[in-house]
Amino acid sequence: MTTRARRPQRRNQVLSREQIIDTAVEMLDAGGESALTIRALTERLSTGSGAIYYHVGTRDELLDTATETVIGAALATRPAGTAATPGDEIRVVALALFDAIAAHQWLATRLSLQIIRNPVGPVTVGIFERIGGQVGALGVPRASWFDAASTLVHYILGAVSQNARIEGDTSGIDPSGDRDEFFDAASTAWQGLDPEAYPFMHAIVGQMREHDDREQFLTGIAVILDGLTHLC
Amino acid sequence: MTTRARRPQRRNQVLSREQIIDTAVEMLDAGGESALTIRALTERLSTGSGAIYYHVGTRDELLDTATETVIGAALATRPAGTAATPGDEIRVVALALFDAIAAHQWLATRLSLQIIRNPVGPVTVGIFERIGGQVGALGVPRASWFDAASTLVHYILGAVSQNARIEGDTSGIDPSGDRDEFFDAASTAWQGLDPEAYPFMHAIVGQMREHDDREQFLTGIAVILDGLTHLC
DNA sequence: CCACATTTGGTACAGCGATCCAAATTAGTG
DNA sequence: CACTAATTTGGATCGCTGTACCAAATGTGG
Repeated sequence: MTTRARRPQRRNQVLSREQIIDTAVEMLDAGGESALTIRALTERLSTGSGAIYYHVGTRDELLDTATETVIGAALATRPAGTAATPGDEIRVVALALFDAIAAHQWLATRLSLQIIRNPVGPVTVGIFERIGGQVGALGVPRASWFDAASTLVHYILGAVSQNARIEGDTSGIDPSGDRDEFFDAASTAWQGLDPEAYPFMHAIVGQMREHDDREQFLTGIAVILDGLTHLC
Repeated sequence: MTTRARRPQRRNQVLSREQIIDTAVEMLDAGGESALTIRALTERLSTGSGAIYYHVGTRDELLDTATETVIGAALATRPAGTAATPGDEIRVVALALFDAIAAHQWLATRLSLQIIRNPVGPVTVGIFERIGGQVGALGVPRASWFDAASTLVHYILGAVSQNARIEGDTSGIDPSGDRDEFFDAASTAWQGLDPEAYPFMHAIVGQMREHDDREQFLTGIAVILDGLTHLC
């Protein structure tokens, strides 16, 4: 119907899959999952949607690929120095995952999706292999390897996801504030709760204000590693 | 412009907030998060979008409300019998959450979102209060209450989210199959992995096939409860 | 130079959440 | 009972989305 005006010249440098993924990650980091639209992506890359779909498929596949890229990089982290205990290995990977989600908050929900939907994908398998590979050296008997690995993975991914912060507006609480302000606001709000109905929250509101996320995360890992040594 | 033909008579039974939420939960259970569209909801309730927005606000708020409803019900679960140890209390709530997510898989991602975005909401606070309220009776010293509660909550929510199954198509693996088929397919796929690169996955593929989700979940809780007793 | 496969930019379409508003209903007041 | 104000409803509309599709532009091998 419409007379196609065939004007625009091609880009001189061909579009690559990596380039698209990197740009997608940047946009996700900057504005959360809702900021990654195909249209915004095509505009940013000065191309059309056809090229995107040709290289990376649908938006959902692009999100999966972005997740794989970031998680894969985190999983490649190794302890510095020469002699690392299995505990060291686990702590290093766990912290790498922690930092990855801190840097890319959109991972919190995407990671769950990926693990639920694709237990054979590189993300699920990679995490499991990397963490589980240490439990033998920890002294866990072979029959309990799967249980031990599951416990660690569940805790690590749970903690890491729940520590992601502020995608969107945190409904009511100070929006774009940074980490300390966030915890201040949260603990203040906790203090406002009915002490009769929420005695525990009142008991810990002070610790909430002073605590350090990473230290608390490592404490949890220490608790589990300790508990694992008693696995029959 | 268009001459508004004002024909249709009113519904005899007024629309209620609960009715909308219940219907929303049904639709979410049946088809996952993507199945809950405002349009489908209005059609199912034979109403218009105005009524929905009047009663429950935006789609996002409706999802939050649905989450609160389901989680709130799960948190109300109490141990049967008279004398329950703190360990019993924790196991009962944990299993209630486990079953809630098994029955409503869409919760897996929604729960993360809610905890991240709204640390003052009834979901976050409710879970924390319910679980944390037990750690004192467990013998954990007061100074470690927050750490202990965090560890438990992180593990429980992590495990529970990662055990949700099959929203959508599980990419490649048998789609609408039930639980056993799912694990069979997954473990078979794991077996196909390169044994050099994934020695751990090969070592546990047998346990994977035979394991029981709920038992494994409880094993993890036992490990943590054990570890918590050694918290300084 | 040509034929063919690859890669691109852009259009079109169906569907979405949300806003808005006039009409329909109910509740309140005298 | 009548009349008004507040509540509640259904639907039209808007701007935006993902993506299927296509013709043109580019690269490639003979």
